[in-house]
Amino acid sequence: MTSHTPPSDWPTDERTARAVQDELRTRVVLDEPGPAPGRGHVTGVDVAYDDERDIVAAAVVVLDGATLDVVEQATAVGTVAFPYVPGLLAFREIPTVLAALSELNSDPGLVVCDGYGIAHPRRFGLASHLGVLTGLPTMGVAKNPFTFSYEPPAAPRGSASPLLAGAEEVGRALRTREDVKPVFVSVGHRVSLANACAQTLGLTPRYRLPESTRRADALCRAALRQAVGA
DNA sequence: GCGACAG
DNA sequence: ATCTTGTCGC
Repeated sequence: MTSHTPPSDWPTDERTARAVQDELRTRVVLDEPGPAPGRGHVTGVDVAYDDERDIVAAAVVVLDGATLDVVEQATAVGTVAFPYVPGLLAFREIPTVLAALSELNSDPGLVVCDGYGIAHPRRFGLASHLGVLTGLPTMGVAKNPFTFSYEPPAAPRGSASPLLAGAEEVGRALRTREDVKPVFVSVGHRVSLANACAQTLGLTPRYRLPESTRRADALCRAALRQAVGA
């Protein structure tokens, strides 16, 4: 695992963070289908916090897209760079995620984030932000509808319904397990919504959440425990 | 102005 | 996100 400190020019106030979003949001690429499901690599990303000590641990886990076996993984710990502000989550998580990604020797392939892509108040959530900064295809799979609305998808696995911001479809509520609460999929960067949903189904042969995020979640928690001592 | 709000 | 025991189910 590696340690790092946020870049000296990283935003520390909301005003600056919003200005950075406005500059980067124009670089999101939405006209590429992205990597096909079941092939290449898929990389899960997640972070865990210790608010007491202001510590954040990030984990990236590269999976074989066909077998879902772990190909490589890395972690990084650092100091929290930004407070939690809905709409500005990326500023809190990305520095440590980038540090972990830089430790990888493998091609990350498609990056799957725990949160949103363009389904965001300003259409520039965590996944899109990470995609623009790295150039990698990214998507988001969130556990909650955030500020958006949706009609419950039909009961069978694979059923979906639009995730709406007014009349605009910003993502999709996708049922990954029969009769279980759907996950909320959105495009991050260089991936289509249809492909993002197909990828999500390929990553959920057994549980509601993608294997990539389950793996990353377990790893960042372990890294945090080790960093703090427990 | 007030409340809601990914992780 | 995080604080947390037992418990129902595959």
